[in-house]
Amino acid sequence: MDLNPRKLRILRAIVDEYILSGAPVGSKVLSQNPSFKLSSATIRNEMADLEDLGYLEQPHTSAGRIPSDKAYRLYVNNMMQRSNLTEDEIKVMSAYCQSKVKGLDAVMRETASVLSRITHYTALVMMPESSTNRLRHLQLVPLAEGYALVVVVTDAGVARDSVIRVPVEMGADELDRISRIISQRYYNCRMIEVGDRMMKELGGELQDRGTFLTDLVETMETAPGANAHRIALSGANNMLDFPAYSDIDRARQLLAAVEKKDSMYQMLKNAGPFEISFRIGSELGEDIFSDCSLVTATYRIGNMPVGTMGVIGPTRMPYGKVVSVLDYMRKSLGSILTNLLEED
Amino acid sequence: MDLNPRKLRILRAIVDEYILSGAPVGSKVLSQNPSFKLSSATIRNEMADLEDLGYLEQPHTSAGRIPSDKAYRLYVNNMMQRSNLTEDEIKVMSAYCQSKVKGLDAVMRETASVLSRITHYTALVMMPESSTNRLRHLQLVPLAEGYALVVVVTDAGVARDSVIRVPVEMGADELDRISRIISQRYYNCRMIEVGDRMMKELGGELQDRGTFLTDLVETMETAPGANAHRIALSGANNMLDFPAYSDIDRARQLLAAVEKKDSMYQMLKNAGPFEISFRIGSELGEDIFSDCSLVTATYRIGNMPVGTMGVIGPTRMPYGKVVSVLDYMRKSLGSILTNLLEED
DNA sequence: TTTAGCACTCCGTTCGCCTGAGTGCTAATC
DNA sequence: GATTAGCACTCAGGCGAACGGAGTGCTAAA
Repeated sequence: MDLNPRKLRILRAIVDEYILSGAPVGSKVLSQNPSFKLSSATIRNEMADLEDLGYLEQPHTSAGRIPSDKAYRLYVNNMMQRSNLTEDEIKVMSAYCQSKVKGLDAVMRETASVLSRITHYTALVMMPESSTNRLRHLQLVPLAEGYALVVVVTDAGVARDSVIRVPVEMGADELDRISRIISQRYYNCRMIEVGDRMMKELGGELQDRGTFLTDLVETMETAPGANAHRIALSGANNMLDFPAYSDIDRARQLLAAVEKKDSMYQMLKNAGPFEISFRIGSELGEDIFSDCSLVTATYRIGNMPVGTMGVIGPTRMPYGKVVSVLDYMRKSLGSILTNLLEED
Repeated sequence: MDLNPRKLRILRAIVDEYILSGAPVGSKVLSQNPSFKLSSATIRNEMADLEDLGYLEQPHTSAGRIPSDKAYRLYVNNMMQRSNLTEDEIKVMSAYCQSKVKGLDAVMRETASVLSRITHYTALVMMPESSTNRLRHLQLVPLAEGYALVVVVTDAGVARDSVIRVPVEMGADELDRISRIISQRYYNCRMIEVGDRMMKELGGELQDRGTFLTDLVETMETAPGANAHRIALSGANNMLDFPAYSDIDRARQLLAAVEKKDSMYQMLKNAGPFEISFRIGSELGEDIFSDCSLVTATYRIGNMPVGTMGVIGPTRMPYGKVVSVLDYMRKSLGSILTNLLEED
């Protein structure tokens, strides 16, 4: 980068100030900051340079400057420092950690809720999923004639159910027998392998059962992590707080986008396996989110990254604080899950 | 009621017109309607009367009239007629009916989604729950040492899971054994009775297991219908479409209210067991919904009402159409569930 | 290289004006 | 007695002019 230290300092001050105030930053306020011993005119010159270099933008001629996505990128990479959490925040988060364990679903929802309450943004938490998920139990429960409920339990600690057709002549006893066989034979096998093995090893025995085996395997595989593609979402309404979406029309589009959990899932997924990662404005690749940033954190069970949580807010969010919160939460969630689910 | 037939006709015309246009209705447009052979002056007099009686309101002196909640109530009780569904709507809804069966969760989500897409309002669908739900299967799956996942399957066709502590010395075998005993002994028992019976009948056998039995029973009971208090929600962003919420601040409050699924659940629940029921504006008892109406429909499994679905929109929604859609959907959902889950 | 000074730009707000829709009332008509 | 035509009055919403303020770029001096 061709930014001299003074330019860097000024850019950083602008980003900090803009995040704080939300209003375009003028040369005057910066020159009043005692840490700069420069006149506003000098700063104006530097700001003009920074604009030429693509770090700043001007909403209109007689306004101050606002940081560009490029500036935010530089900021989060090199300049940002984590901010300390307030006592209140820590209180909320540690209360959450100690709350009594209820099923995984509830933990995820609660995590999202805490995240959105503390940051005042929209929080997303992906269900844990991992290609190393292992089968704990499979149960086929007969429903109406010709139908059965498939319940799959993995070591990620949650049951996932769906309905499949079964041959009419298969009674409760046989379904139960099959359940027991599969549960025992494939206990602790990785989910990604179970399907293949079942096709090979049980194909003969069940060959006169029509598509039953195929259907069953497909059902099990479409839920590879037993939780595929499921996310908890909280605080969508916080989106309306920030002025970029005071335009009702945009607000609608945004909410509609957020409601599509599939695409939200993809956004989380795209963040990759980094502990903390940022996607800023245009980097998100969705027009409607061009004024938003997504900060994500990966949580682990034991040492294995199994899921991602994230916060979507305006590009001008206080990254330092958001990072601190996410880091705290990803560790908390990790240890909750690890204690609960680790291989025993 | 002290409304003569002419007043009724006028009131009805006003409601119809206002629902259609969204703008306060003046005497002139009504007098132009050829079905009234009255001058605008006459109609004005009648409108003044209707206002005195509380059926109409005037946003300001020189505006037309809009219907009050009282008028809408009269309208839905006595005047409204169901409107026919368009071909497109029927196409969407019947496609939904024939879609391949996936777990109950998916069916509920899809129902809500179809409802909100067709009505362009916010749709709520309560999971089926019934005090007559019967146990199909119980499975305790060991997790980390001292923890187990409780999976309960009822005839409502869905598994519900949560985690409980178990005595450390109970191994996988014993958990499995207990699962089998409970599943067999209480197969097809009503969920509301299972807890009591377990306490009585298994108390002795498990008395040296600490709070295990109590915990287990509690877990099973907090999910009486296996789906207690769960709802699917779709189209919340549609709320932003109507002008009453073009004020961003109100929009936020509204969305926050909608996000609280508990209170949404209560609103559905409060609707009672009627096939179709209306709650208009102030009748909803929540300030933030004072410009909204909730139309609900109860769906059945077999002959038993097990859940409610509803649509929230502005008080000036086209009730006739919404009712037709809800009626269609409640029957569709009912038959989907009945086919799938009926006692065999 | 930095700074002071100045003319200029442009946004957002405020204010007054005007228009159009709709009313209530009165007096005439059926 | 019910209905209607006519008229004066009211008020919300839209439009444009005027204005103040914040901030800039440029020039010339330090």
